[in-house]
Amino acid sequence: MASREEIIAQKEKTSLALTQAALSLCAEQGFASLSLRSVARKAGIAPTSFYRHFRDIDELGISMALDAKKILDECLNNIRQRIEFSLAQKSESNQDLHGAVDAFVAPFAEILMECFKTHAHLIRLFFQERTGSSSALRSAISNEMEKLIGFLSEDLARLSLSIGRPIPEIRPLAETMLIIIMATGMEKMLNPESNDETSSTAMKQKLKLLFIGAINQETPAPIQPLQENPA
Amino acid sequence: MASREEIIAQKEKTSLALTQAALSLCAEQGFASLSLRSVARKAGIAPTSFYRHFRDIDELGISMALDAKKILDECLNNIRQRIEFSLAQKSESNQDLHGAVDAFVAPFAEILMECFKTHAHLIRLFFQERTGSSSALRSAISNEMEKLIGFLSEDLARLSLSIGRPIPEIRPLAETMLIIIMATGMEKMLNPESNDETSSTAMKQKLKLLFIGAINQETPAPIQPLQENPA
DNA sequence: TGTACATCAGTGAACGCGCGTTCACTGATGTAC
DNA sequence: TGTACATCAGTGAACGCGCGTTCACTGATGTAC
Repeated sequence: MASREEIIAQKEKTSLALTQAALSLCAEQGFASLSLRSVARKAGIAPTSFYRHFRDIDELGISMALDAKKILDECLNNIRQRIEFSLAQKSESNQDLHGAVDAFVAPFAEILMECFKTHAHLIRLFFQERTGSSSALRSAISNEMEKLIGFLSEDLARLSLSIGRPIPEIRPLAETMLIIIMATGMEKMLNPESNDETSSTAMKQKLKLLFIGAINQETPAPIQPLQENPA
Repeated sequence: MASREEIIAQKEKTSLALTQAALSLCAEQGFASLSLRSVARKAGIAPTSFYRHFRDIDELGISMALDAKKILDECLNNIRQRIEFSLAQKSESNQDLHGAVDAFVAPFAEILMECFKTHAHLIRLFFQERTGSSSALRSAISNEMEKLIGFLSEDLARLSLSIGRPIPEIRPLAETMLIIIMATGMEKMLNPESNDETSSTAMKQKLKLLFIGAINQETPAPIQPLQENPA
């Protein structure tokens, strides 16, 4: 019955079952508490069969991290498309900086929060284990994270062009952006019942704060003292 | 020989040994991988004696989180003192905003990075398990974190007074500040061999970016287009 | 076409190990009378 | 002062359990000749 190709497809299917089992267990008890046996049990295969797919739990973890990275990449590509569309529209009708920053920030917040909701377990794993206890997993994630920062840096360079202003120190800006994205995302994933709109707005607000700072960094407005002592 | 008081002191000493054993094991393998037996072994007591001090590993974890919080509190108090000193000095000699922000940001970066170095294990536990898998530990840490945000908010209100400018939305600003502090700290703790100066500078840079944004949020400078197409 | 062999996902028995927890105990101290 | 009892940190034996890993095996498929 089963042809060679069907066998390969079956193996792929079992690998996927393992990954998904691991993911759902991760969500309950954390990656560090995963056991090979529990994952195999949940995937419906014998513990010994695990070894046909992964050398050990760490290798499975790395595979999941790469899955997460792929999803984030897609997400960032969608964002990039929408930003270009938004900025093109804005530049005709609206010249002010706030408008441009909003047009830049909104797609990030909205698309990412949606993505975090859809792939909560996977993304949480990716963010959490970035500083987790498995050094193999940590370095795999760091590696991918570095690429994300590069991607964001490109976006920022385009923003700079689009608003016709230099943005100095793009790299630390991209890093901080990612930090905010991660933190807001984790918050939301830990409280899934919290309001989606609120989370998204919070992310926008924080990112905006940051961008206004980045843009104004070189040309601070002078101090205009208010009343410090109304006396 | 041993009086009642000496016995109590001895118990205290054993509890401390347990805490420190747990801490050093955490650093190697993460909180989730701690076992009661391994902690007791490292502390030099019988596994069964563990129960004389903590109900279970989670309770020990919470105790460590509170220790970490105490250290962070002390740290923030030191920072507050130094900021007041710095701002008082600056306001006489230097009126520009950048100077004020620097005077605000520098104590944070310098004192905190020093603290992260001295209490790396404890602080890392605090930050890592904030989003970790033990919900008891998570909520204990969230609770303390909320207090930290309150403390930072006070500092920001004072900064606002001191520079004679309103800072709108202090709360998200404080949150983002904490996010940056945590992320930079974790980075440093994961790479202890990295340059101290560099880490501290990176934190300053990012915080500054953020504050400039917060201060300029209401009064954006107008766009001054550069050449977008040199053609 | 038939035969012998290779490949490989999945299996079940078995191993030794570290785990959390229970239990009854020790031995030092404090307290009541 | 002596006696009986309570408290309590720490102990060692014992329990049942889930773990990771090994091993030899099955049975389906593909390949060489």
